[in-house]
Amino acid sequence: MPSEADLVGQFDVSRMTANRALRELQSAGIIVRRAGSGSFIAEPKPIGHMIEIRNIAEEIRGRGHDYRARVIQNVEEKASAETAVLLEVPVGTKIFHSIIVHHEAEFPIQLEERFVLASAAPDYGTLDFTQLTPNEYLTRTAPLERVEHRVRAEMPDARTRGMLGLNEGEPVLRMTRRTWSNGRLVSHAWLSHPGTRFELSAAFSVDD
Amino acid sequence: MPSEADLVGQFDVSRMTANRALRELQSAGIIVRRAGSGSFIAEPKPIGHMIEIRNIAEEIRGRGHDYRARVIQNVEEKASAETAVLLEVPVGTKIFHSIIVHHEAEFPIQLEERFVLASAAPDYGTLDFTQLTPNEYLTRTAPLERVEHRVRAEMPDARTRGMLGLNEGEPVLRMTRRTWSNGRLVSHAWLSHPGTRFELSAAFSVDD
DNA sequence: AAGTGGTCTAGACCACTTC
DNA sequence: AAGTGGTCTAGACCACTTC
Repeated sequence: MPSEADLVGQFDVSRMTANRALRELQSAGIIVRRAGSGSFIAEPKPIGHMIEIRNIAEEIRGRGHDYRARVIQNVEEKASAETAVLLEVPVGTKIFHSIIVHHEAEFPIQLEERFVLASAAPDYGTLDFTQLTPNEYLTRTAPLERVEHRVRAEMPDARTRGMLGLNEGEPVLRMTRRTWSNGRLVSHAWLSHPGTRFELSAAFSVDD
Repeated sequence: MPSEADLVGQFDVSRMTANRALRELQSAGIIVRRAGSGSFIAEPKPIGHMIEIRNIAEEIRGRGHDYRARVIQNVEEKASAETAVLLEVPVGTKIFHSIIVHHEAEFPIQLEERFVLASAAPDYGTLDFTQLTPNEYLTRTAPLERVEHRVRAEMPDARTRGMLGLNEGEPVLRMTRRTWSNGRLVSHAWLSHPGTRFELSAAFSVDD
């Protein structure tokens, strides 16, 4: 970033004004300032709370376990009557439809079925999701604007039970996760977890 | 609050310094400033997000439905080996143990089993929880400092299934909610919901 | 030695609120 | 008319980093 002195020269303002501008960018978490060194673009900030669960790969590795993804499919489709509703687009809109099973060590921990607006992420269909999660990719490609989560307990259907290696009668914690970018709903995902092997958690402090 | 000019006189600083101090209090949400009028202590801020689900009674009424609570028990106990672990206290510590079923219209929507540190809420045992939820009471009595949630999908035991009026094979969404006040863990609650009749939701925007 | 942010000062003009 | 916050200026001294 330009230094305070640079800004003074460039915009013909006093140093206090430049200082205040940079100080406010800092307090907004957009830049980092180091005395004696300079001002720099900040590392992207975590969005916080429940969203920390977004990157399943990092979460698993953070627990010291191997992470592995099995890509069941990643295809381009035209939105059907059902999927058009999910993404709030007209029937026939180009979308990607991926199904991935995420593993912690040898255990399936999340079944991810995701619908993505193709115009918002044109190369989604060509990606190798064993190397990077859809969420990581989307976070980079489409600046995250809004996220919505819904969570419920369900009995899995036979396909889900098979892919997650569940016993008969074992429930799943199913999260529906929708993300918006540039004013558009760009992704709708169902994330199903074995109820007994997975917990969502969130903690917050009142900081005043 | 003192005005900028007051602070200049009182602390022998320049106006810019007083201005910065008040501006920072404002951006921290502690005061509100009105040009031409003055600076004032801010209204307490909402804690936000997932915490909005805390008051089940208001949530149900907000949906236009009747709210009703059935108090199964509310007794004083000495912490057993099991409950002592939950509240992180020595065995034998005085605690309250309440069980309440919350209803939306005629349907049970939440089974709340709660353990409360008696020394933090001495009159908990005498309260009428058909009129006010434990959470409302605790929020008023013990200033909330930290909250932790964990959520999982489970198959209910027979007692839970009975109290929630569930069919065989129907899972529950069980939240474990712990709250801290004045540096102590004061409450441990299990909140069980019919998986098919209840969804947790949380949305957040990136606001920059 | 030159550059950086951290902090503070003493002054100014302004639109607005309050009485 | 007096008081309030909003904003800006031109200058200063400092500890620290960078080279």
